[in-house]
Amino acid sequence: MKQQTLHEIFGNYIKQQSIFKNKDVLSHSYIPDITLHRDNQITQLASILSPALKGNKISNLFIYGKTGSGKTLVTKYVASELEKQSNKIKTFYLNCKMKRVADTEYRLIAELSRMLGCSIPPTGLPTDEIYRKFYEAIDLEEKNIILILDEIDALVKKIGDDVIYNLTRINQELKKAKISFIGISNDITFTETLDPRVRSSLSEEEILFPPYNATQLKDILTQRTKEAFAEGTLESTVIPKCAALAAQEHGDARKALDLLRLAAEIAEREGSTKICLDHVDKAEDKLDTDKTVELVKTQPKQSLAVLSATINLVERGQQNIQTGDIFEVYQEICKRGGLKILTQRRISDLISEFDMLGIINTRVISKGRYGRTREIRLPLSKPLIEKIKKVLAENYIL
DNA sequence: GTCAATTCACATGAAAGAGACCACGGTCTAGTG
DNA sequence: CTAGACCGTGGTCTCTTTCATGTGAATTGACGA
Repeated sequence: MKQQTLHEIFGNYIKQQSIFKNKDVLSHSYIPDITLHRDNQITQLASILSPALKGNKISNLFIYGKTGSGKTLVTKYVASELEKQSNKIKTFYLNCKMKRVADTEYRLIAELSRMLGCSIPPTGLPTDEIYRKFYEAIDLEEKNIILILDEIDALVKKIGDDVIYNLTRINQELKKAKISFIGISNDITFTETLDPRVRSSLSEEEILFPPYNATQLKDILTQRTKEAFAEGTLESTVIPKCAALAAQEHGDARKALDLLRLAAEIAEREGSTKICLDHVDKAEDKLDTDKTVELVKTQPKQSLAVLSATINLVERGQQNIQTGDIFEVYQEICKRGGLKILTQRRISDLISEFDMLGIINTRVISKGRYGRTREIRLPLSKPLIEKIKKVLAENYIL
């Protein structure tokens, strides 16, 4: 019986004509031939990088703009075109936000060295040894190396700006090669937090990527849908809707593409041959939920206990939840679950981590005579909370 | 009524410890010719 | 003689604790009008 239905599902799937013509076009990593509405930035970037073609060192460059504004796309594109022009130019791209790649100074340098082709053990060597190997690897040939550090703000937040300072000074030690940096950040205020020395050497040039507006997003989506979908699968209102939703969120092209892809997937799963508004709504819902649930799943037990305490308090209907309240409930949860109880200091950090992840909202408030604390709110919808509770239950914390 | 001092309940920072992981070099051991 | 197992040393990484310092407005209490 069960096998019968499975058979049907697979059978139907094969029979069904796919909505997608080429799904990859909608993925983040896809680089289209023509990047729309970024001519200005491409020209700027190209003119800053072009001295490399004559073997000169280019200025270090700092690029900023919100997520999904095309920074990475444009930079990668221009870099690869540049590389094609001259074999003396090598560009490397590193996303600093990737876990286990740039968590520490050691790992960052080790990863960079690996890109340059030397093999570095994941741990066990002194850091200055790694630096030495890194220098050697760079200076092997007479090359102009351009290092693109994406999400550089995450890097600095984790390990401080010393590394950047060290990196920008490498050139003085190099005999043959030259190295330049392109830092990409979506935090516009980021450079202000840097050490002035680092700031001046890192951002000799700057390029700003403004967010896309709804019309521009529409163009981008239209461009991609031509390749991604078979003709006539889109209802005419779908693209404007996706564009509008993404434009609300600081013009995030990535989100627009995600929405469209997910809407199409949902439509396909429902057996529909057309993508309509309803699918977009569902996609938006799912996009938010999935992101949060996945995030929660990756959290360690202690953090889950803290989250559980928060949900517990919210469901009891308590107003103005404070760090102290959470700590009390958390202790109970630990006792029941046989978990080690961490100090309030640590819990305070865990709470602010959740805040950064956007799972909870916190605000530091001073209540005068009655102290200073964080006021914590849970901005999640009921169904989402239920899903999170399921995750907690799976981890035996509830 | 005004104004400075006090006070609370944490926030935030810095340093340091514990326990995990890993590389490396030296030593030991068993197997081979 | 040699390959592989094993061990000690020295390094990093992550999570955590401990200790110290900071913070901002409600409250308090002294003071003067």
